[in-house]
Amino acid sequence: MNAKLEQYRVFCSVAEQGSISAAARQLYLSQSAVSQDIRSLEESLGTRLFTRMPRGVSLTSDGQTLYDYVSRALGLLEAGEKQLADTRELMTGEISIGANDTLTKYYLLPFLQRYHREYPGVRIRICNGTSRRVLEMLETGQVDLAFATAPEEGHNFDMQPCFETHTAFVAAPDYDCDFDKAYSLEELGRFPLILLDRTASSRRYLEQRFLAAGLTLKPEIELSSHNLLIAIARIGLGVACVTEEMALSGLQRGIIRKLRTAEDIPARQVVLCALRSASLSAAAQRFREIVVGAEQV
Amino acid sequence: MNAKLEQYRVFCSVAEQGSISAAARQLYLSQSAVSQDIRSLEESLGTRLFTRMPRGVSLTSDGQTLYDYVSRALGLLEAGEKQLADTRELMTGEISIGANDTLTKYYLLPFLQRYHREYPGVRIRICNGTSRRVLEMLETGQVDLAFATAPEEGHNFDMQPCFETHTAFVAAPDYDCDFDKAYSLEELGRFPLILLDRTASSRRYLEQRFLAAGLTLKPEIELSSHNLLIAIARIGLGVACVTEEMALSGLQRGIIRKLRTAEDIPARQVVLCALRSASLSAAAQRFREIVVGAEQV
DNA sequence: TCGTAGCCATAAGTAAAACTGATGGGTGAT
DNA sequence: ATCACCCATCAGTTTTACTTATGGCTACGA
Repeated sequence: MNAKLEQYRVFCSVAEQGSISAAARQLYLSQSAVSQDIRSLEESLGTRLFTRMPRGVSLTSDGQTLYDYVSRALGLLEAGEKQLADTRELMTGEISIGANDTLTKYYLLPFLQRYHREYPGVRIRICNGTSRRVLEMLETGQVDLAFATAPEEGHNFDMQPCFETHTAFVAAPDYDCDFDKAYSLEELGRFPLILLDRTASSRRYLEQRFLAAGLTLKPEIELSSHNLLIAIARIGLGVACVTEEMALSGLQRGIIRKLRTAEDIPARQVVLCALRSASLSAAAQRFREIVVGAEQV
Repeated sequence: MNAKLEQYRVFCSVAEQGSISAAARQLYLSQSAVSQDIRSLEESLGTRLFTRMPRGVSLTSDGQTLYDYVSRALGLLEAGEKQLADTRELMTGEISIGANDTLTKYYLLPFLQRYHREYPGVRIRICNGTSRRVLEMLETGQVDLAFATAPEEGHNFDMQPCFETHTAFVAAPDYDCDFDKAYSLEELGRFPLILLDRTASSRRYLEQRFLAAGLTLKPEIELSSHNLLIAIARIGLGVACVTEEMALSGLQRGIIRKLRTAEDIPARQVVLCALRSASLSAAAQRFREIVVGAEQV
């Protein structure tokens, strides 16, 4: 019982060829080796598997029984190996990416499109959530990659800078303010502010900046979507604090306008995080290459 | 690609144990060996199968994919080995026996009954046919064992003598003949003879005997079943040539009576034939043992 | 009829693994 | 901090798988 698995491969070949010599040629082994393998297999199974004929060998009924099992088993193993190969060559597989809605829409979309066009066999799963939530998902293995604004405390993530985001204050072009004046943070704080809610990392970042300047932040309106910030600012309800890169289209079309700021608000890094580069799936690795490659051009 | 099959067994154990050390203990190998096996497997498949954790290892998604295949494959192999073991222990399997109707009824039946009682898991197939036909079936592998009257030309069968059959001439007790007289073949030939048809080996044997004595055989009635020989003789239609052993019950009950013969008609051997003893299935071997053992007592 | 060519089995020697034992690094638990 | 447990690595040895060579056998063709 419990034969050497390696011998099953030989067994199958012999059964299919109907000849020990032929199997040996197919396996690039000596006839002797195959003969010994079969004998050893027969001994360990305690039964004759082939009847030796002058013109080759043929399966006994025990051999036939065994072959029915073994050929299926080897088929399964081959299929498994093939699937791994396909996965490695991105013919199949899956990649799950965590990012917040805004990043997905304004930054990730073209990459997703391009990736899908190049590797249509790979299923893409997007998990939306705040930066914090997305990093949690990365830690628990729910996503392969996560886009987030760089966390201060150096998590043991593998981080790859992608691009910078700039904080900007915008208002409707006819809003009652001086677009030529450089406002201080304190002055900005006096406007009716339209902000993202407290779960958003950009909101928390802003509060940090204000706190550092000895100010507190009292928003007029709190929203959960970056889209809405602009929509509300546009109809003149106040000054919205947005991520400039993601408001570009609104700014260019002139539906909102940027206020100048006296203090420089440092840019924030958006990074692509992985748990560990080494254990990334081929699909995830390739995705990261595409994103990073695009940034470095 | 095409990893060493042996390593799959190790892989499975590690996957199930979630630990290289634990797998090593289970497989009675050193931790080092298992570690190397896994590494080698990973290399030959070109992918990471486990993520190494401080408290053991866990499958990567590739590893999980592979495991799904491998565990099923190993299960199949195990099932195959188990079936062979069962067959060897006669828990399952099949045996096919060739014999003519008469032999089956008068000789084989008790063996079949006993065999089936001892090994109810083994299916028994009986193929009826003349001795000649049955030996053909043996040659082409349609039956494992065949009962036949010993063929003159030494086929390359493996033959085991079972018992002797004696040719006897019988008639109804009130038939118009002298039961005390020893008839010569020639005299017997003048009776209206009731014989089996020409395909039966006992008929051919009888013709040989007559031919050897320079006589020809002209049967009054030809039948295809030994049963009918007696039935017809019993109602006084003539003298039937039967196999004595198979007419015993009729003789003992006195419904037919045996004529004495002047010449001795040599007994004929019934033999149990196999293609080759070596390649007999366990089920067939056991059956032969039972039959031969019973004869030798 | 007799080689002859093909098949398989066996033996002995060699090349190639598989495996061990020791060692070191790393991470949680006590 | 120390210990206990895990995995990786290295070097050395045992084990095995494999090869070459040989012999027996059977069927086939000259």
